[in-house]
Formats: sequence, structure tokens, C-alpha cells
Amino acid sequence: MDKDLAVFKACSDATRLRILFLLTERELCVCEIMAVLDMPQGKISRHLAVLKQYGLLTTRRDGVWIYYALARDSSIALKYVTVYLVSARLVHERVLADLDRLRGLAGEGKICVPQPSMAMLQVDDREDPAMHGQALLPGEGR
Amino acid sequence: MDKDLAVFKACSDATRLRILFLLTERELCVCEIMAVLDMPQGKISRHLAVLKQYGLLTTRRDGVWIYYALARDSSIALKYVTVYLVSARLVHERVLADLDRLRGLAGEGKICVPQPSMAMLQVDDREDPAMHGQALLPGEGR
DNA sequence: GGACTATATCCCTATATTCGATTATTAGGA
DNA sequence: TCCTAATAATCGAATATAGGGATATAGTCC
Repeated sequence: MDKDLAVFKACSDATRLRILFLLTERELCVCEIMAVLDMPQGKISRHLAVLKQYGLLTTRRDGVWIYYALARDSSIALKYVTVYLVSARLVHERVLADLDRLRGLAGEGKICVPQPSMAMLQVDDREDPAMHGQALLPGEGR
Repeated sequence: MDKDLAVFKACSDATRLRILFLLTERELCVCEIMAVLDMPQGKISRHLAVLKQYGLLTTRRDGVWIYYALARDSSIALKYVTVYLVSARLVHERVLADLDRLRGLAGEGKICVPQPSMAMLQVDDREDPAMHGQALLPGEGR
């Protein structure tokens, strides 16, 4: 029962629930989730660590990126929560908006492809306080 | 989405989860839950208040006793959590022990002597726990 | 090696949760 | 009305959790 309890604890936070809804679409790396939810990297990373620790997520490393995906068959509760996520994703406005933003990022491909360094682009690289240190996404100007 | 979040918050405590499993059997009054879980009255009452506040329970007063029962259709998440509860109740040792203790209470007659309305109670234990979304809820006919 | 990027982790504070213990409320009966 | 049982509500302490900010680690490219 402890595993099931862990699943519910994992789901009992608004940010984590939004992340889980996003992951019903496909596996995602941290920077994609950051971009969609518009939250600082440390926060996203921490919540992902919690979700993984509770057994809801698996990770796959691909170079610099670490892809998070919904785990399967790790507990009874997770099975039903997953069915819930898939069923409710089309109902909640906020989730729909998140999914739209995700699809708008860069189609189905990687969005956080390594960018040329700012120095090489000869762009003013003064830090923008509003950016929380996150990298630019393709197509974004500064 | 907030209602769904509330459901998961409600389920993210071991005591509350055990109470919810008990309530898949039938509606219960506080003293019965106290006896089964062997916990102080204040603790049980507090958790029941949380569950009700989050929309998972309904109450019915009958004289001195207040019967708590699983709510229905109050949110999408609750629907799936209820299906989970019915499906998982035969899997977890601790839940089985709780349900056994509950069934053993009636004969003892030491605690309050409630008269549960049998209309609420029909749950088919022979349901296949592996099925998706079609398990019977308490009180639902086939 | 050095620069850069993606991600993880640590520190610290604010807030939330849980619990035991106590007290209050409500209903029924003598 | 007084008494009692069932339940709710309150208080304070201990613990857990979430968040921002800063730093650390680990690949990748040159």
C-alpha cells in the first residue's frame, strides 16, 4: 500500500500534476517542461526528482538531456492515475493550455538543441533577470 | 483541476487512505472507524473532516451517529480513485486486515450499534482488479 | 583544457500538515 | 433538566513540504 500512497503524495501538488499531464503527451526533457510551465529550472528539477523517487517516472539520458517519461506498472495506483491523466487531459482548461504550449514549442522534435554560444553570435549576453537563467528556445529573440 | 488536486491531497495520507478503503465496504460512523483502525477519536474525526472538505465524502446524520460515505461524481479524479479503491482493496494485506476487522465488529457489539443501510453496501468482490474503469462502485448495480 | 549548456543539489526560509490533548457541541434518554 | 455518548473544534508543538537563490555536476563542442 505504501507504493500507492506514494503515488497519491506525488500527485498532491499542482506543479507535479501539471507535469504529469504534460508527460501523457510524450517523454520530455527538463527544459521543455520549464518552457511550457514557465517556471525556474531548479523548481522543475526538484519536482521531477520527487516524481521519480515515488516511482512515477523513468529517465533516459541522451547526451546532455535527460528525458522523463511516465513509468508503467510500478504500482496499482499509478495504473489508475495514468488512466485518469489520459482521460482528464482534454477536460481541464489549464491542461489544454499547457499541451497547446508544448505543441507550439517546436513540433515533435527536440527543442533544446545545443545553441551556438552567445559570444559566437556576437550578441549582447547581459543576463536578463526575468529569464531565470534558462536557455533561449529556437526562434526566440532576446 | 483544483478539485482533482484536492482528491489527490486527500488520498496522500496513510490514515485517510485506509479510511477510504473501509468506506468501499459501506458507510461507516466514526466509532466504527475508530475501532477498526484503533486510533483516537480526534484523529479519525479530523481526517474525516478533511476528506469531506475535499469533496470525497458525504455525511448522513442518524440520531447521535454521523455516517460517512464515499461521494460520487464530485470530480473526475474521484471517479478514478474510487475505481482504484474497489480494485485494490483485495490486494493489500493491510486493507484486507482492516476489512476483516470491520466485518468482525458487528458480532462483538461493544461499540456503538449502527444500522447501516444495506442499499449502499453491495460491492462485488469478485471483480477483476485488472480491469480498467469498469469496476462497480458501492451501490451501483450491474 | 576552456566555454557553454542541461540538469541536479544544497541552503535557508516560509508555509503547511499532522498529532496528542483538551474542550466544546449535539442528540437522546431518564 | 441533568447526564452521557458520539462527534467536532481548538491549541500548541513537532515535522514535512515548497520555494527562491546559489552552487555543483556532467556532457558537448571547440
